[in-house]
Amino acid sequence: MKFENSLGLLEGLNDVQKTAVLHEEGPLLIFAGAGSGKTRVITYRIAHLCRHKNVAPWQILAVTFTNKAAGEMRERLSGILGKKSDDIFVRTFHSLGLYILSRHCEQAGLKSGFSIYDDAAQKSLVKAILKEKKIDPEYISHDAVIQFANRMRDRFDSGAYSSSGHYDKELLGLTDEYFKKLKENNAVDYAGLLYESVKLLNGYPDILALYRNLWKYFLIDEYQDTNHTQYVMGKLLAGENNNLVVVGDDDQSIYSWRGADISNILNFETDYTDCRVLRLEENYRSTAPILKAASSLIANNQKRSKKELFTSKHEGEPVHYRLCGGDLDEVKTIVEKIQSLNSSGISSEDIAVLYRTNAQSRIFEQLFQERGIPCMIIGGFRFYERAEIKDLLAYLYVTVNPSDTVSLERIINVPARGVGEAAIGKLRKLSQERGITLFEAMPFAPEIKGVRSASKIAHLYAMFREASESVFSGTFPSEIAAGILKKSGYLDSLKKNKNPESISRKDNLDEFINAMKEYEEQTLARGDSPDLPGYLQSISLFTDEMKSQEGGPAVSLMTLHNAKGLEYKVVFIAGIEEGYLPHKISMDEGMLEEERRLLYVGITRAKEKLYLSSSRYRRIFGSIQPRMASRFISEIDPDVIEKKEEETSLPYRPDAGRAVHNFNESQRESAIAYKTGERVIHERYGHGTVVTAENTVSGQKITIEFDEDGRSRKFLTAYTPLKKENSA
DNA sequence: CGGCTAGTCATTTTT
DNA sequence: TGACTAGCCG
Repeated sequence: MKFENSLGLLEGLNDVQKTAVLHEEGPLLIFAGAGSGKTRVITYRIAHLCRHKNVAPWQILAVTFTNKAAGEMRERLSGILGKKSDDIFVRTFHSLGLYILSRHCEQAGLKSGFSIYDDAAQKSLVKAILKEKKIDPEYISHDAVIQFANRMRDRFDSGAYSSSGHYDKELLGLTDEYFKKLKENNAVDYAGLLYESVKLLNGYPDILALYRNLWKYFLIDEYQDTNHTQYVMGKLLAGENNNLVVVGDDDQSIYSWRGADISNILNFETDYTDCRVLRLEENYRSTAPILKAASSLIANNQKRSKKELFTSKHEGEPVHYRLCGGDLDEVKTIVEKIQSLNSSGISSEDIAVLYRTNAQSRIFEQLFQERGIPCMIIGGFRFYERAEIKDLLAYLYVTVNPSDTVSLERIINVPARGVGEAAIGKLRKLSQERGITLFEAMPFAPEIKGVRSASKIAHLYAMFREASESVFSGTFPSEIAAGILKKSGYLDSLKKNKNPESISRKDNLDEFINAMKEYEEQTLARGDSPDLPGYLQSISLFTDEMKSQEGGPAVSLMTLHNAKGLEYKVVFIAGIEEGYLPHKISMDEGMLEEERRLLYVGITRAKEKLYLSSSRYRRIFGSIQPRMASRFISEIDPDVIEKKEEETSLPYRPDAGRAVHNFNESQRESAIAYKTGERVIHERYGHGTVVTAENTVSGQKITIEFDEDGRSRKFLTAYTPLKKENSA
């Protein structure tokens, strides 16, 4: 990367790319097909502005959709510009919203240190409202309220709703209540980050002017996935000088369910009148067969601006398609293929497995683990979604934002301190009577009759008071967190339970505290002093994926949505069946095209080898169901695809329950088998006797009755520190 | 109030 | 299949 410094920026670019890089003033729309060197063009253009046009880095604002994309762009920029690139403002839309909101929070009706509610917090607040209002969840579900509240703000037109019917009226009332409660809690949810910040820019010309003067050059990536609120944000910030560059590809629009409006990109030309339009149509990523497969598939979409990607690469093996017997066969085939690719010299980090739904990742994870192939699940179960991390975060949120009742209610009885639903109810009632927050009501708990845990509540209150004072006195966030874990009794309660889960929870908390220390060091290195509110904001939108355990090269597993913007030498797409792709809820005319685009996105991630597959039978909700290959498979040009069909493997008779004999047979050989009646030693529980033993998909599952306490516990032998008594 | 059990219900996709 | 919940009992 270093030599990019000495090379001219235009070297090796095609004519369209050059034009895009050299574009200086005015609106520009770049239709950037998959693999057309989009990131390169974007970063080079920014570099060109900085180097040759005397634009200061801090005058440039670049907005992306995911943290990952933002991180990648920063990295590329620093590869070209070096340290200078640090000042370029590269953010996701949501973090841009947060940045603006936190700087003018009073005008937005928020106090500093406001909380950010993720989906789970949003859900629990809505649920609480429904319960309080005694709404039958059968009549109005919390999902309906959430959907409504989000859609409303995605469109930036809360006033435009006619509440004609009963249902709509009630829905509207509930969303209003939800917004009110958010304010009371001094909190913003994800949709609110966008909506409130745009409302702010819209309503305060002086604030808007501030940012217009700051950011003279504005770039939005993945423009096809912007919703209306984001569109308005772009329009406002671009201002009169209109130095707005948007990049996107209507064929890769896959977020309409989140309010994305494809017409933002399709109407850009008419919307920004003196706009220039460029089309990047040469693909540098994929081999010809892969590209042909992709274009033949997407050609079936009606609603799209016609374009055809081309490549100068002509060689390349065909796209492989395999119709497998059952889902386990499919996974096995893929894993074995990966092993053979590995031994032919292709590193795991160049390989990705893609699927439609998160739930599909599990069987892959299992088999990868069994075979000892390192893998990482991108976007699936995130570190910050773990219960213990969320608990600690809730403690920290209450510390800086005592109005945050959602967080307070989350941890008021975690660890268990005898504060049940009844006690909380009484406390809540008192807070309502006196017009104070739940937090402020805590010290009055001893005055309420029948609250036995009053002293504990008062004690917790004192702990929070002490913690918030230490925030002011400049105590480091990591110290505050460590103090809370200790004084709240959280650590003690984990230590009491010696099960493996508690140990891993403790480890996660340690890791979290370490990350805080890292943040503190970095902040200090920049010459700032770290504080808790700042820390919470910096991580609130950051969702780290689980790290590969070994740290070495690992196969990436992710949903098709998560794969956008990435590329791999080898790509597997699994479960291409009716019901998944298209997904069963997206079968109707309107949504079918988006499903097709989703597969298109997946296919175009592949550089050299592409393996598609589906299964004849699949276990869904525990029962085995027959499946059909996706219609999309037959839409791919037969000239570039090589199809193989497997026999239905016998174990998968429809409705045959759990008859997976041959699989278990192969397992039995690999694992150390324990027999019923056998004496064993467990690392933690000591001596015991095996009372049951059965073979499952994830290995041998045994029940041991322990001498020490006479209790029986169940284990998977593969994950248990266990040995036979006589082998010791 | 808290821990356990049995029964229910679920899976799009993400910031 | 397995995660979550309501409801029961200690």
